[in-house]
This record gives sequence, structure tokens and C-alpha cells, in this order.
Amino acid sequence: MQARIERYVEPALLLLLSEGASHGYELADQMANLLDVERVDYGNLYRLLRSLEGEGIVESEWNDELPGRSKRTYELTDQGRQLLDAWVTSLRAANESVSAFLQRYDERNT
Amino acid sequence: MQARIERYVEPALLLLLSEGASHGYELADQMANLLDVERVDYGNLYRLLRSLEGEGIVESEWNDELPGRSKRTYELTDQGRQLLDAWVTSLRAANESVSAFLQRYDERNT
DNA sequence: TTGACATATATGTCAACAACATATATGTTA
DNA sequence: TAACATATATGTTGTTGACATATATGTCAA
Repeated sequence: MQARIERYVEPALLLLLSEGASHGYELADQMANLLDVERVDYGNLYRLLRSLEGEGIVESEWNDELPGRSKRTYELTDQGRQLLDAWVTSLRAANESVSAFLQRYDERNT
Repeated sequence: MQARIERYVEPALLLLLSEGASHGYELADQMANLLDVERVDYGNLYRLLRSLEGEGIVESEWNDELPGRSKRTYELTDQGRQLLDAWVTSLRAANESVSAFLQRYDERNT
């Protein structure tokens, strides 16, 4: 039993990319840090990135200039920034709903 | 795109039952009110109730004393109360995670 | 120089969850 | 007696996330 926001990695991804372009492997680290979890699943993250690219939310290109092997670097599109804003609005509403829930619980368990 | 807590109806159900025994059809109304949604899906709610009964989280019995057709009335077990407590702990953590997320977003969008 | 490990990207599989449709029984009321 | 509300229940399906696996390349120590 573990309360979880459905598709939470998606807004986390958008937020991180809104702070600067990055690539999958690095995003996974940043996200684990942001969400305070052990680590996020690489496979699903890469799939999500490709899927978002298909929808015009992010854009990518291979980057060979950094040391190490080639990285596919992603950045947000304008549409992606809009989607992040929509997520934030929605997450605020969800958070208020949960706050109301917890308050109702606490009222009966003082 | 709609931020949603996974299995949110479950803790909502447990909270409502912790405030008093009830039956499925009535719980659906109370829950729509609690979660501030149009309405919850009856089918999935009844299935959830049966499933929770199988796990010893709730107990039920037919109640013919009220007017109208027979109702299967559910109440929480001790195990159910413990599960509610666990949900609350977990929801608090999730809420704090989302709060941190929103704060980080707001910092860059003042 | 090779073996072990970290970095980096990617696909395959599967169970669960929620959305939506449908079925059935019974009570109420116009 | 027809329409509607109450009440419980099962069937079906797409999406999501957990877990497993594959592949390529860079780094570093023995």
C-alpha cells in the first residue's frame, strides 16, 4: 500500500526540463532526487521521453560533445511548457483534495 | 491530463466507514461529496468492497430493516482501521512531495 | 589487456487499475 | 403500469508502472 500520483514522473520530467535541457540518464538521477525516491525506472522514462517527443512536448537531438558516449539531449517545447502549467494547476487541486481528506481524518483523531 | 491519486477511492472508503457503517450506494454519494467529484463508479466500488472483505478490511451483512430494498451494510474491522492509518501516513508523504514539487515550480515562476 | 563496472539508451512482458458498458432486482410515484 | 430511483453486480478494455532483458560504449584497476 503506497499512495502515488498517477503519471507523476511526467510533470517531474517537465519541471526538470523547464530548468534546463538534459538527457534521459541524467534526468533519472535528478528525478530520483526531486521525488525523493531510490531511483526511477530507466526503461519507462526513455519510453515516456520518446512518447512526449511524438506529441510535440519535447524535442531531442544526439549530443556528442560531452565526454562519455552519445547522449540524446531533450528540451521542452512551448507546448511542453504549457503542459507543465496544466499539470501544476491539476496537482494543486489534487493536493487540496488530499489536504481536505487529511483534515477530515485528523478531526476525528485528535 | 488529470492528476490523480492512484486507488484514492480506497482510503476515501475507509475514512467514510470509520465515521460509521454504510452500504455501497450510499457510500458512493458520500464519496462523491468527500472527493468533490460528479460521482464515483458504482461497479468498481462494489468490486472494491467485496475485495476488501476478502482481505478482512471490512465486514458486511444484509440489512433489511431500513425502507427500500435490501442493502449490504459494511463496517470497518480493526485491520481496516490500521489500513486507514497507513493510508493517511502515506498520503501525508505524497502531499508533502507534491507541495515540494509545487514550491520548486513556483520559485522559478514568481 | 581484460575484466569489472558505470554510463546511456532501448524493448518486452505482465498485472493492476480505472473508465465505461451492461445486467438484474426491487422499491416508489405519477 | 410505466417510468424512475435505489441497490448490487459482472464484463471488457486501454493505460500505467514494475520488472526483466538487451545492447553499446566509456573508464579504471589488476
